[in-house]
Amino acid sequence: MGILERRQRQKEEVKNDIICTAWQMVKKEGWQALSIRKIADAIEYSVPVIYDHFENKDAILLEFSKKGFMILSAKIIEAKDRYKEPEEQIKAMADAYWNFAMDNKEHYQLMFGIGMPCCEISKAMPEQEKFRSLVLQPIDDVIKKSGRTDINSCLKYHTFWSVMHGLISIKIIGNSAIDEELNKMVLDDAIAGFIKNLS
Amino acid sequence: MGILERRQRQKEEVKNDIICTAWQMVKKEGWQALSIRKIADAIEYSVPVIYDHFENKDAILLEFSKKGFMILSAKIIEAKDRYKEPEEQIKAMADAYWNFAMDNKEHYQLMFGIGMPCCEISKAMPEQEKFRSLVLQPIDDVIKKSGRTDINSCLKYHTFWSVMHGLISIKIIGNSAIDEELNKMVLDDAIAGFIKNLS
DNA sequence: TATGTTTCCTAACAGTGTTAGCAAATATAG
DNA sequence: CTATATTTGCTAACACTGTTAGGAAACATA
Repeated sequence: MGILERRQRQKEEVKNDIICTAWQMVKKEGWQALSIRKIADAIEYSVPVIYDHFENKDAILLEFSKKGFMILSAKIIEAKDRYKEPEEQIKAMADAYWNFAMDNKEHYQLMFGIGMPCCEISKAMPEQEKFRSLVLQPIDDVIKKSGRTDINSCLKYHTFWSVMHGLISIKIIGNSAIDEELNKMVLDDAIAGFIKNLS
Repeated sequence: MGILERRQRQKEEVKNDIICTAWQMVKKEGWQALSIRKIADAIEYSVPVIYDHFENKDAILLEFSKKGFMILSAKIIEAKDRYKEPEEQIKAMADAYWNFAMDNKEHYQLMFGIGMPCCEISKAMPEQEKFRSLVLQPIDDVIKKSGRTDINSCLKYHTFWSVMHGLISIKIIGNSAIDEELNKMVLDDAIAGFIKNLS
């Protein structure tokens, strides 16, 4: 008798409804605006029904995080398969990663836990120009020293910052999922490579 | 008459008390656990008093964010001033940045809006090994191709990811404080440099 | 001593995640 | 077809959250 199966189907329909509604909210107002009650209102069920499908609110957000990684994986595979030479593959994968992040900002934020209510970086960073020039100057020096004119120091400043921030935030988020020692080695390697590429 | 000045002093003492208490909470339980009521309880004042000193909760967190940037600036200047050669300066600045982040995780999280309740990256990333090997393989290929044996592909995998994530998250957080075009150029530059350093 | 200010609290508003307990609808067994 | 058991989905509450209106008490000034 297919009664149980129909019930199962209906139940999953509700779950799907929850996910869709929640996703619309996240897309429209950001992950901070997601609320169980608002979801319940939208799907026209009472609040506790949500908890029949998800253990808690975080579980819903985790769902999106997971989906994000799946989409990203797919995009990267797709990009890689378009090329044969590994150099091209790396470049294509990087582009795919970038495009994924730009096209799926909400996913990306959930995946990597980015974006607090308070902090727009520009508001928090005092004397932005001073900070910038501080880091920029030695970069500029190395470039000048090498006599090269095709290297943009402004570009390199951002590269520097990105490498630093990327490694650190992945370490902080990942909560030592990755070897402690390795992280410092990655930094040293990245900075060494960075300096090398300046001349 | 120093009455007004004493009052001013006392008022700033309370403000200082708020900051100190709030900071202890952030350090002990993370920025998500900070609550106006808990601060009020701790400083033995009623809730609205907090709002005589800060416009809202975010303003308190912003305070820490700002302080974080000040500490970071100081550390970077200090590191830079220890060396004369720009290459050494860059290396020292990178180390200082890294150490700052490790020693001040709470500050760093506030500064760059990292760390949501839900997402520990390891829980969200499905089939971690598959994802890893996907990116690792072309990196390995380039290294093999070059015939070099002194390059650790595992290291390079993390470097790749860091560069990607760093650039993207700064762009997302910074909310286009930085030129739109520039970001893609930085990525291209960083990836080109990355590939170059593999052989 | 009376007036005006500042300080500070109570209490509320409007929301949040989460759960206990109960009523109604449904499916199964006699 | 009725009686029992199960699932389903609700109301209402608990314990929080940020934020603010309004009033009472403490204070300094005239």
